[in-house]
Amino acid sequence: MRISELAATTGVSTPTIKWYLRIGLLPRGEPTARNQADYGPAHVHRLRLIRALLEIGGLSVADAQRILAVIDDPDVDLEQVMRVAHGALSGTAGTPSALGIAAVDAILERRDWCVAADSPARSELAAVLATMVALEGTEPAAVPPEAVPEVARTMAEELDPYAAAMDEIARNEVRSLPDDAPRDVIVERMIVGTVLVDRLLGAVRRLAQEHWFLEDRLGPAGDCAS
Amino acid sequence: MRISELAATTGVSTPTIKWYLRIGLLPRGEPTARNQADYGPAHVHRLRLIRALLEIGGLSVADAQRILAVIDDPDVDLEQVMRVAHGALSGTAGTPSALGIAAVDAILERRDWCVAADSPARSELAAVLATMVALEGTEPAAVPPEAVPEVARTMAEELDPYAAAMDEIARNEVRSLPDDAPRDVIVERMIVGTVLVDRLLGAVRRLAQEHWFLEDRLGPAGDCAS
DNA sequence: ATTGTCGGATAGTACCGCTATCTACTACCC
DNA sequence: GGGTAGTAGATAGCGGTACTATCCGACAAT
Repeated sequence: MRISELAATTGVSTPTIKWYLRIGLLPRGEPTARNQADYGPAHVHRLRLIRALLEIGGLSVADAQRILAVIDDPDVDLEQVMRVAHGALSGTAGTPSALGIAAVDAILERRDWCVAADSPARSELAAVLATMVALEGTEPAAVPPEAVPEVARTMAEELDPYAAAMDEIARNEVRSLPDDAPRDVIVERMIVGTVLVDRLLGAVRRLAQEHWFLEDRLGPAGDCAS
Repeated sequence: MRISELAATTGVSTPTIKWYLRIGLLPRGEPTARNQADYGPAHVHRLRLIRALLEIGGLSVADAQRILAVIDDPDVDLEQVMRVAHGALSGTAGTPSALGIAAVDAILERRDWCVAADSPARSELAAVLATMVALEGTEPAAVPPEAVPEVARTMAEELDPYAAAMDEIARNEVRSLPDDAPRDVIVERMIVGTVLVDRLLGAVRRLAQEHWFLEDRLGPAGDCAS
């Protein structure tokens, strides 16, 4: 398969593919002549994965590079794979407030979750919570230090429905990871199950929001009969 | 309050605030002289909301503008508010495949959800599902048309845990919307509850993933005692 | 009166994700 | 074997986005 065929099957333009080759996102094809190379099904699949991460997952090219690098390196263990995937999804949080951090700790404690201290998700959640508190009116920094644990515990209680739902989902996801499959398969399922399912869940939640919102406002009049 | 004070309180640089003023993201202050204007708590709050949408929510400035426009316009009803918020979160999907669309329909039918045909979340979910199918190996376009309903129903079954979890969450969110509060309050809660909670859920899910993954691999050895 | 800050505006910057174009070469069809 | 179309590889450029730097003519504080 030559480059134009690769472009036609995947819907990615030839110059873009060349660019991906140049920056190392896509491995080079097997050269058959000085100006010809052969691409196989693996290239098609890789290209689809790249586009999925960029278009659906909304990742930057740099994040995609990091992810593909750990996919390709057989020495990277699965924990590291998850860490890189999580890092790509968690925005670069700045300086999370003490209240945000305490709230995250309270959630973890309540749920009995064990999570590394420097997990990307931790600081992201702390930042999100601090922002939400700030938008409610109270500056997170203005909460007196002795009141922080109590406030954090209250927040953790309020957020417990979310945590419980994600607990259930994540447990199933981890359980359904194949154990005996080759590394490539497992790693790719982890990436897809992290990055794409993130978008999937968001979209499903918005669908549910729309349904319940309409039902709440229009009454449960016959389903979908507007 | 003058502009530099506003900058100091919110942590946003003065030139950036000026830029937000110019593009209409932030309303202008009350002019007290030809070269002086007065900003109040409302400006601080608005600026915090802007930064939350951009930094935490990851929205573009254009999306933030659209959202703030519907916040400010009292003639826009709440359904429209939700639609704009959902539109900002749903990436610009291209041409969703028939299989993706059918799978979304199957999920909606299974859950008895009623959702507008042109909802942003619909096409996004269709695109996500089609991409996931493609990454599994089968081209969505290659599924024979007569097999589409069956495959879609199977997918809907597999995704039902996700849908059930989001059903529960979204119902609680809609129920907990204050009914008697002034429009501004309700609208802002809807925006925050859509955009920021999206990130919150993602972060919480990643925390849960990390916990269960570690427990799965290291065994349920004493909590957090590594 | 001097110094510093302000509002307002214009122009410029840094980065990101491609895209256009060039050259040297080769496969393929008549 | 001649003509055309396509290919690898590389460099430079483009269009969009989110700011940032700088300037100017007020004004306010001291």
